[in-house]
Amino acid sequence: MKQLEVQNFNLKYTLECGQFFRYRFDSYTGFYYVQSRDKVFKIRQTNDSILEYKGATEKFIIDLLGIDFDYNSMLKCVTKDKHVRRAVKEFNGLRLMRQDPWECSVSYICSAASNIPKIQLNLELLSKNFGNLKKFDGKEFFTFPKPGEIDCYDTVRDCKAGFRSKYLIELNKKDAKFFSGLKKMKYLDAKKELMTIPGIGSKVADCICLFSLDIGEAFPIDVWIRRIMLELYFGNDESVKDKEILEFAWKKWGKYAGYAQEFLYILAREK
DNA sequence: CCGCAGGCCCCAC
DNA sequence: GTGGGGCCTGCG
Repeated sequence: MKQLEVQNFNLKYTLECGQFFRYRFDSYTGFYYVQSRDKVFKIRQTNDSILEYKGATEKFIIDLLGIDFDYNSMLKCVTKDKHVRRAVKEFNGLRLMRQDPWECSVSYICSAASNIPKIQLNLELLSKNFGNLKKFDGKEFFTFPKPGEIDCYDTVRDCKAGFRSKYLIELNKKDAKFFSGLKKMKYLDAKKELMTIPGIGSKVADCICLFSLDIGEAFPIDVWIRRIMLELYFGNDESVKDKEILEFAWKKWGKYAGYAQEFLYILAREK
């Protein structure tokens, strides 16, 4: 077992806030089994500053969990707002992860009109059907398929993807180059490019930008965020358009809008 | 007067 | 959530 010292990091908030789906918690040992790409490792937080892990390199974990992100600069910006400050007080240590863009795109296409347990099921079934068996710590896991490998419509249907199946088949036609290319693009270019794919609209594109492309100004607006933004900043005026909310967020939080979004999101969800 | 871009609503998927 | 059809508006 290896150890890693951290500050301003909370494993539970980071894994369970809704940005990421491929983890299972073992309540007996307190370990989370985390999967990304073809990797699987286990990790737990023993106190505020210590992570114990096995199965991956320190570098991989630091990158995936966003541990090397300059958290204090972000906090300095977003806590100027009293509502975000309140959320930070309660959920300090929540980090944005750096997921694989392809895997993240599959996840968020599955997220349309769905819920977390269902998305987790979809991803597990896709891995089981198109990925490879991988044993770790005496348990069975399946690696995530690569672009091009989710290539059978009927099988995708069997993964309970429903009407999203045809979108996944279309997404699967993009190659690894496409996804690495996205990482080099500016926010609006990446978002526009993503939105050419069927099944990816404004919200899903922003999720992919924020959770896998290191684009901090992305601000995904779902019903929860819309509701709390209207309540906190627009006097509950239902006529306000999402575009207006977006511009407000960019003006207020700039490149940290995505972090502000995450904090407001958990605030909205806990009510 | 007509044709089309753009916004909005609605509902199947 | 997204896409696409229907419908209305504004402008050339």
